[in-house]
Amino acid sequence: MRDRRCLSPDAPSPLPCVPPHTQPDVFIRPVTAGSFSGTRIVTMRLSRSFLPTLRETPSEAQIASHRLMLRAGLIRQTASGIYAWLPAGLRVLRHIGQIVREEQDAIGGQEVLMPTLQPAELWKRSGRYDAYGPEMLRIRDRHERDLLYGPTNEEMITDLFGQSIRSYKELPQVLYHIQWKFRDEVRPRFGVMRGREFLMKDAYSFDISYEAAVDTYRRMMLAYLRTFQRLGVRAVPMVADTGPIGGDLSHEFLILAPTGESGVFYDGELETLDWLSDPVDISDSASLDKFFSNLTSYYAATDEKHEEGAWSQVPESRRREGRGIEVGHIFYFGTKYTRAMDITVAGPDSTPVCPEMGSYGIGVSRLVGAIIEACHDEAGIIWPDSVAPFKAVIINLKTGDATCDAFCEQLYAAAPEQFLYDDRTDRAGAKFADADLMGHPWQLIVGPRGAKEGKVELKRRATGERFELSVDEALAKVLDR
RNA sequence: CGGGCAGUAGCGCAGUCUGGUAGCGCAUCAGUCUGGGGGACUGGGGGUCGUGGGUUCGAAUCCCGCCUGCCCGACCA
Repeated sequence: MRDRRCLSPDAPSPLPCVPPHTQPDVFIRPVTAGSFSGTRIVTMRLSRSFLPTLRETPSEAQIASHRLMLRAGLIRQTASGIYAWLPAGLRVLRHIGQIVREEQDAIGGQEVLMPTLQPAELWKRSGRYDAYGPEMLRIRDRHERDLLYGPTNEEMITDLFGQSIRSYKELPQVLYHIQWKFRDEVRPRFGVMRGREFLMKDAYSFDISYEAAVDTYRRMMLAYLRTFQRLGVRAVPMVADTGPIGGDLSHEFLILAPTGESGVFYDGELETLDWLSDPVDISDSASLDKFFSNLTSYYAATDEKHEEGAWSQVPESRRREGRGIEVGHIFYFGTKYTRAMDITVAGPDSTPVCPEMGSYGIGVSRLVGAIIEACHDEAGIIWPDSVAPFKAVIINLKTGDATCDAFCEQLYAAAPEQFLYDDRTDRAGAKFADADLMGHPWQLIVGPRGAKEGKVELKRRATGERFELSVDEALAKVLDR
């Protein structure tokens, strides 16, 4: 009770409170199955949960993903381009974050967490404080110190790196974090796809030479391909503008969707490649080179980099043309920041060397919208299994019926953390409509007739297939995926 | 930042032109009947009409300012 400064959100605080978004996204809290005596277990029973679905579309939402995210109770808008994430939406965000994390770790990435607020001084050192423009949200604290809400973290990570790394022997380093960013977009739109505040994974690499940086870049390329495949979407890497550096070391990853902001042209073969079972030895340069050469032999470019000559070489039946949503961007930029900020390590001959850097972003919150753009129908969202907020919804068609209730409880107890239990007393139609809207991969439908015979009806959201199964069979099918 | 549109109940909207007791559908609450694709009936609750000023006996409605949001374009993960 002595110091409640940061415990009472409304009280004027003598010290600035920690912005809520600097709290790490890393905790997935296991919910205990038991309950305290006398209290009710509140987990994901729909009758007790905060998953407010909307029957009608709020007038501000135009495109499918924005409409569906509001209707399915994933988000609520707080201000233009700024959203609160509700329980179901937050689960998706975490599932995406977790897959991203695993694939970054798999190529030797180390997770850190840098703050959202940064001192202006850091950006003055790189020269970007003046260069960045009005997209940067500038803040002044009570001591009249200039701060900014970070739109990206190159300066900060470079400074952090320079403080501790002294020798080429400590390279390479790949550091990443998943953190909220802010860019004061002139015109936020499309819900979370073009928000001002957004959750992003950004990774930064440090290498001793150009050759080593290229290997790192290629490893990251592979990690991205695997990440997007695991997320259940096809994000195609396209040659992107490299700016003043030149070379072929910048790629944007785009998900094909009619509402995309860029025009895209690519070889359809790219959609058939399987990166999860392709054995690439990421510790071997030659192996990485083979992988990269193979990948880049297929044509893929946004309209900005499109070349009719090369495009005409792609067999006509394989040409894919449309619009794409950018969900990732990888970039090699050499010594731009290490040089500007005078960060060096000792090289093999003991002379100081500015490390070669790259940065690699994935728009985590944007992906939620982008995935929905790619995965929905008239009735609602169709979540890929890997990111769905819940593996399945248990639909009790007759809440209050002893047999149905007991049956549903039995199902729910099998995986209370992965299931949503619709125990509301609403009519079947309303429950079906909400289930389709929220897009759970599976629906476990329990009605009086089936329950008596020990059968549950399993519906696959994506295909509409239905199966009459025993409890064990149904659980095996749902949980094995 | 230019151009356009809009703020009335939780959501979707009517009412504004022509000033006169603030409405409809859905949602919500109580009850009855229902019970496999947003069911029916009865009865309730909920709005200082974005905001500040002005005109008027009287303003959601007319006039002026401001704020907020959306759409189209130029710019970005």
